[in-house]
Amino acid sequence: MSRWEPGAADRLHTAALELAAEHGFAAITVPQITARAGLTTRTFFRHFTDKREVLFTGETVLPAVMAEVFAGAPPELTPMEVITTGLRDVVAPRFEGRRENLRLRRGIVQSDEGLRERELRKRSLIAEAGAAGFRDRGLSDLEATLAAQLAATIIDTAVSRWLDEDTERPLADIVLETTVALRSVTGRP
Amino acid sequence: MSRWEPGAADRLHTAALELAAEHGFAAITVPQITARAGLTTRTFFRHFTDKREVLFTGETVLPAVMAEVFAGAPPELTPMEVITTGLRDVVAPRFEGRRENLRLRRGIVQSDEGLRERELRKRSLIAEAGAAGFRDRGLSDLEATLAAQLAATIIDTAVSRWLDEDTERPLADIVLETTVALRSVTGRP
DNA sequence: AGATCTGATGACACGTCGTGTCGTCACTAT
DNA sequence: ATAGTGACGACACGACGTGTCATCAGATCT
Repeated sequence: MSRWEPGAADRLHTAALELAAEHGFAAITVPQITARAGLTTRTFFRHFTDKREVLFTGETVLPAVMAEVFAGAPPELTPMEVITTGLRDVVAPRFEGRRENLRLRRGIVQSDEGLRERELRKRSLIAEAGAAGFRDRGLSDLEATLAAQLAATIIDTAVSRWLDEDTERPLADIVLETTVALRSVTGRP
Repeated sequence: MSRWEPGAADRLHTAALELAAEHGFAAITVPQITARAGLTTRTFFRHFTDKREVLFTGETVLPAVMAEVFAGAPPELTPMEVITTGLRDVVAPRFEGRRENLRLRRGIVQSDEGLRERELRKRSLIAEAGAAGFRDRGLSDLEATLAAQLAATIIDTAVSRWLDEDTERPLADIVLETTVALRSVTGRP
């Protein structure tokens, strides 16, 4: 038998989520989190560089998702087609069925300035990875940057509205609605 | 004569900029900054909520700039026209002549993770203010959000490229070039 | 002119964050 | 068996950020 219970990072993540939901992220301390997880403060900072980081563990799948988006996009697709099909076929399915969990997490993130900022960095990471993918498809630096920013804007906006709605409308529908609204803003094609 | 030298916030800003340029933002401490400015640590946190905030004092003009953009936009303009004319006539002129200062500041910001994150929040504030302006012009919530995100993307991208270039090309030119590239990504109008 | 108010600053204490360093001990490989 | 390896505990410590009270120049009031 092992000296310690396994899954230390997971336990810290769960403990932090529960405590933050109850008391607010700013009000809880790292020692509180580690106490609930049965660990010490020092161990927390071995798993996470930062108090906030414990709520952003899901980011590890980001590169894989991004790779899947570009792997599934035939070379003849336009950038906007890559975005729309990628969000519909690869990204949106990963959100389905997790609405309540995501809502809880969003509530915590939105209630804390530091966490909101960290969430913006996540958006930035997505855009950076997307820009790299578009450059690999032959787009210029400028176009790749803009395409990736568009994609980040669409998915962010769509997910936000999806979580706001009371209906069970699929995220893919809202993504489509968002791209339509975007076209009406940029001008008729 | 007064008990203290005036312009405490300005002195702190200057001191922080100089020290950060020389040693890196992470390596300097608040006591170091306040010592150079002839103040105490406690006073620093009376002027700035956060160590990083001392490098973001220029944000106070943001609401005024945003108001000017929308005040100068006739109601018949499309959202994209509001963005292009606003950036060209109101925003870009505010950057001209400050290239070297902005480059220095950008070097500091880009070299520190915390400052990069704070810079993302600035972008978010711009987008939020822009969305409010577009809503006031009668756009739907969704369209207003997307239009503002577009504007933030364009100005961010354009300024970044403007600072990268060796030529003295005016920012307004690069803004135009960016909007053209954006159209080539979204599809022909 | 003298008393009073105001507001920026100094001085001090303190809790939390995040890191450096070293020791401990189950597990693994040779 | 013996020697790693790697995750965790224990401890110290510097830096960040806040609460609280005292101080004192300048403005306001009487």
